[in-house]
Amino acid sequence: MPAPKQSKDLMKIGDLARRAGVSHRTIHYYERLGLLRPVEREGVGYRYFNEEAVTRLEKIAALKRLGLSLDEIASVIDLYFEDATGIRGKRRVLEILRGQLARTDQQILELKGFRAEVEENIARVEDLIRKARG
Amino acid sequence: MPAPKQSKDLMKIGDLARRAGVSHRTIHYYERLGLLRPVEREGVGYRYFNEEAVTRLEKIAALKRLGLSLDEIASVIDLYFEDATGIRGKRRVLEILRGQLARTDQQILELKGFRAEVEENIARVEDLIRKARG
DNA sequence: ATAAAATCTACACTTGACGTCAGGTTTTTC
DNA sequence: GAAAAACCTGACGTCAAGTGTAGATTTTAT
Repeated sequence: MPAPKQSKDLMKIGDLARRAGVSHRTIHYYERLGLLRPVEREGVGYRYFNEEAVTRLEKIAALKRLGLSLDEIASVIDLYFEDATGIRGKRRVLEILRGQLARTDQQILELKGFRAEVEENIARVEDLIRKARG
Repeated sequence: MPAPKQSKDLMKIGDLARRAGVSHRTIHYYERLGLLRPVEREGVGYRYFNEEAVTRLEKIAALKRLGLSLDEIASVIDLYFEDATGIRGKRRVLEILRGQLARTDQQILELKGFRAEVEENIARVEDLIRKARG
């Protein structure tokens, strides 16, 4: 009788799904895309995840809200969890991060422009209402 | 011999597509979703558009970049081109615009948070490189 | 020890936002 | 007036990001 596997703080897919607020099917899907992998799979069996998987899924959700595709996320997600080893890897990481920074700044700019437009429209409609009423 | 129809500054779908930088199929699709309609269709025939269609398509593209779905766009696009008539319509318009404003502010906030994180990561990696080199 | 719950793989289906293709009509150009 | 170009509709294809379902196995609870 070999010792049971989920030694310390490992959880199965159902718990991870609940904690991260996604379906277990989504987790399977993300695994296939290389976004996430179980810390181990005993035999031909169940996936076991650690705490990192939860924050990883949260990070994925955050990046999605910023408009990155799952493929793009796959290409950067490890930066948040692995220290790049080797100077070459680090330079590559830096490149990617700088690209992300530039895109983010661009997005912020666009949003600010849009915000101004929306405010203008609000003012215009408020004015119309005031005139119709007064 | 009835007078030809495209009297003044009307254009056909091909010209509109070129000017707005989308395909004609996209225009058909948008029409089906109620995002856009030709100013007229003579007989069983061609669609004719006016200048407004160009700016309308540009506005649609801008809203898409902000992450709105075509359905959501359909529900607000008219605000940019029709002056709401009747106080009830205007109040509704105001509601929608205020919702958009709030969402935009939220997005800007998130982006700023994200930006800060990216900068931290850049600093971290730069530090690693410096240490590895020095 | 057995039933219920959780998980596994694999394949099919869905939705949004188009693109492609086929077959037919209309306009434009030579 | 005939060929070429533009346009029409409708059906099907595609890609991303999942969701659903079936049938089998494993784990957990009683």
